[in-house]
Amino acid sequence: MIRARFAPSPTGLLHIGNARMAVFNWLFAKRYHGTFVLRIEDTDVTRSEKRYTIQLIEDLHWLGLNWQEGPDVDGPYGPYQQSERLYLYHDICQKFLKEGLAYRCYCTPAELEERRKIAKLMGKPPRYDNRCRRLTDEQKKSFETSGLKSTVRFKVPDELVVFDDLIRGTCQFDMSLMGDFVIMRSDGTPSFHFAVAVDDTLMKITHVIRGEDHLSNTPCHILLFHALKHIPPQFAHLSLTMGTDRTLLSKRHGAFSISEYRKLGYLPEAVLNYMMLLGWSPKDKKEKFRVEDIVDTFEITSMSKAPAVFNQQKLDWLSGQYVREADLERITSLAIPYLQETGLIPKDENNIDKTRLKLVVDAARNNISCISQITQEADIFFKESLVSEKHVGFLSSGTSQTILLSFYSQLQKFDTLSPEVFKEALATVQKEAKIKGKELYLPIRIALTGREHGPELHCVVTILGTDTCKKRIERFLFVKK
RNA sequence: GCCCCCAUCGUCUAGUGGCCCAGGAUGUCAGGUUCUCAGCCUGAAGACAGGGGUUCAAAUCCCCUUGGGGGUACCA
Repeated sequence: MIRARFAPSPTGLLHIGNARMAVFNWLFAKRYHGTFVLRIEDTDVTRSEKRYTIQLIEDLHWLGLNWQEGPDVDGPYGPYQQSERLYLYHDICQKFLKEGLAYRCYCTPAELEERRKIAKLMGKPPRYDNRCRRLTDEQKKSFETSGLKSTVRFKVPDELVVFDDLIRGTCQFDMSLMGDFVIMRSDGTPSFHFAVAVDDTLMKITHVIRGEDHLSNTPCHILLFHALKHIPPQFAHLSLTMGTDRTLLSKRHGAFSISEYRKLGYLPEAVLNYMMLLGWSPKDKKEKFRVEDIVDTFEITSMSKAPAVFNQQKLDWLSGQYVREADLERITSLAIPYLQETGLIPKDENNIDKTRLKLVVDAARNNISCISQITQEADIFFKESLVSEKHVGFLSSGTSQTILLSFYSQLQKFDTLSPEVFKEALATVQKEAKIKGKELYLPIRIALTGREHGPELHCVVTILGTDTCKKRIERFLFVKK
């Protein structure tokens, strides 16, 4: 039985990079009908915040991920929050100490920092020199009585650690190059390495899928697994996601948090789809796909080893595809809050003309990539359009006036408009004015919407209706410069 | 500095020794859609980082160089 996990630390908002790790763990578990575990790594007390945990769970759910074990659903190997597992780490640490696998280190952070600096200056590796390994009983006693707090360090053996990575193949590290690392901080909380190894052991994790940034940590974890007398899980280190400047994706690259995308009205399935496209591609080369379409063929071993640059344009394209294909009812109800917020439609849902709204949304969705953009696209249907001075000038020209007049007189003939009626009317205008193409459409578009771009004119006209069209055209009849 | 990982169009990628003077997607550009468009259709330009090997044959295997990323913490 396969058990994968996503183990974020709640020190900030979940962004595309981390979320992608969650997605592939989830996908992998799903693929093999295994268990997906969510574990919150909140041992860094100063940086971890409860609200981030709450947000994280919400964001993951929004994306459509679900887990069988986690802090919110519990499970047989809980608790699933490291801050609640402190006693476990403590017990195991004591065991390590007793077995001589670890030892107390009394060096202060300041001392360590100083030594690192000096080592660096001398061109030597800035690693810990293991000095507290060889403390005499006397020295230990004197440190203890002086009240100096200690950390616990793991004795790193001088050996070659070799392991097979599902993505990168055989990897090996010479541990003689590494200093003894801290497993327990002086405040009694476990270090990341220790907590990870303990939890993955206790939670019976079979596959650790995580970022490449953990690749060089892996030998440390393997050593700990050995010390815990546990066979290490399989590892798969995914390449990282970067910004356009080829540095690790972070907040300063823009709105990359999942909740930000949700706020902007991206559809979760689009964001999910895009994340899966980073570092992986389906066999059939169809880039737009649902999870159900690809789970059965997903192979983690075929994932890209090279880091991928996050491309907002491609996300927007994909998202636009989803917006256009999605159920109109759904898109409409998603659009309502945005339209209300900008005051385009009433706050009271009962006062909204849903039938008309659906037409508006359907017309506007062609030109947007996320729902929040609907307000810029749809405002022409709800409020009197402002026409710029430049456009007024354009509308007052001879040809514009001819068209507007002709179109206006056509409007008099119809009580209700439809795309067909509009096309017919326009054909007449064209014949009368002997003008076609851009010169024909643009004056009408600008007079009606105040813009050069927008949804198809026949949609605009049909939705606005005869009266509104007439009123809006009237504003520009007989306008002189 | 030391250690590790990586390297195909601007970007995401296909490619696992001959189907490749490299395929798709996005983006860009051009044309079409009796208007516009971030929509739809058609088309164009656009890449195997460089140098050595191995082989009848290399984007694909090996080595070096270069470039990028990560690690080297009482962060995760």
